[in-house]
Amino acid sequence: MKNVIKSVKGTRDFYPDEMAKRQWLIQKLTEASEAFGYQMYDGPCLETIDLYAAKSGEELVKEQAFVFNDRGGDPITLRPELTPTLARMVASRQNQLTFPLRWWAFGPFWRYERPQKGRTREFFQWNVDQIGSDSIQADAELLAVAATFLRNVGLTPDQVKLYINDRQLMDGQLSKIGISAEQKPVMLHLIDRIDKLPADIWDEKVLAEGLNAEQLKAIRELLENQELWQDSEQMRNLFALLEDLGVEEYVAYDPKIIRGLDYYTGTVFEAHTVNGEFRAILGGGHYANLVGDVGGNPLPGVGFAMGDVVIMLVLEAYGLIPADLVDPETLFVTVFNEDTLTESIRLAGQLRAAGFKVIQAEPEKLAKQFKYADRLGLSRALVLGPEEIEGNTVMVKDLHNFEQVGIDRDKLIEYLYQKV
RNA sequence: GUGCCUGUAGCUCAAUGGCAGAGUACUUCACUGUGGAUGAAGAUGUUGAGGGUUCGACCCCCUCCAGGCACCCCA
Repeated sequence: MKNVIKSVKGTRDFYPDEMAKRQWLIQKLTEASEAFGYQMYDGPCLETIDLYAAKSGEELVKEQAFVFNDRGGDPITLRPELTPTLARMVASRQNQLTFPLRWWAFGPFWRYERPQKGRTREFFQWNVDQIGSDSIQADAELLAVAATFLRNVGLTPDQVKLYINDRQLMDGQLSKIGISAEQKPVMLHLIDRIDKLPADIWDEKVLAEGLNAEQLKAIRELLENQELWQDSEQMRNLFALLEDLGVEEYVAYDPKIIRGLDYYTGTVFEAHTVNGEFRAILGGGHYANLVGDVGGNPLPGVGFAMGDVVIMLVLEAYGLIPADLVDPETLFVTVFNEDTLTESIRLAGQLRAAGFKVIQAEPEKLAKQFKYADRLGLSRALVLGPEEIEGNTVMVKDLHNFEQVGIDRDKLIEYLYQKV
């Protein structure tokens, strides 16, 4: 590969086959969103840095956002996440909107990170939020949207699950163990990372925070307790609702789920493969105050985000992405030779007028034309040679079983409709 | 941003410091009215880029670029 200009690090080209996969993904998440009455929205990809500056101290913005000066010298940010944009949009029409809002979005985001598997610098993200309701029912509904999506793409409950926890529950449990308010943020962060660190290292870090051996033991027991949710009325209600919603197979309690983002205040959840092979597929939770930072009145909500990269890796691994490059129902009209080209082009036109998708071949060896159609994954090819023209018929060939039949020209469209 | 690993034909990978190869895919033909097989022939590379050491570098050294693993962070 000589002197081909390179693409930007961490970006991806979407050739037609990848683009078809992206379109398929969009279709699936659109269906899941709309099944619960969520409305699509979007904001700009460019934002002022001020929008994110409100959330000061967050690495996501300070370290990982693309920031540049526009030609007027003003700092511009390529959005690294949608939540601040959503907050601004809600705040600026807070008195006109009908709450609770059920909104969803899909679009590109950028983060200046070290690319690796499942993580790129430019990615697409599905965002779903319900804003203005503080009930546990809203949390359950968001989980059901996510579960519905997982089910619709063909992932089974033994392949992926939504792992759920409650920050308030954990907060109370940490208090019981005697962990101070000052120690809690660090401890929550450590709990979030427990599966990433070797056991002895993790213990060291916990003790370094001033906890004694007894407290360490208590925390480890806490994190092994899969029934901890029974201690929380909220969690009990949530799991009951999830059962009512018919998604109980896709959810599980996990006391180790914390989430990195500080603004989550209640339910938090992440989707993972059950075998733990990939990064988190999606993540979200309940927040108490979405719009306060951008000048609105406090509004609670619950939402989640799913990146396109990991979910596609997972779907690829489980063989769930349809492979068709071109709609297999697209018809392929061959050309016998230069003399019959006109007839073929006219036939193709008539078929398009009747609502079919039609690819028109060029005059070359029929073998090459069939090979081309086969490689595009098409189902049917039409042959219009001298014999067919003479007899006013068209040969319809099934590209999967190699069978072909001659059909009268005036019955052709009806025949093709029946076969679809 | 930190540490480590990798980079050879479209793809998967070979090649003790000594003429860059195989499989597969591709093109053409056997098959001038038919694509999944078979056989024959053909084409394909600045060995990621640039520098250095050497008589000689895919191989050793340096820098950069890209990808991957772990951290950080997170979708």
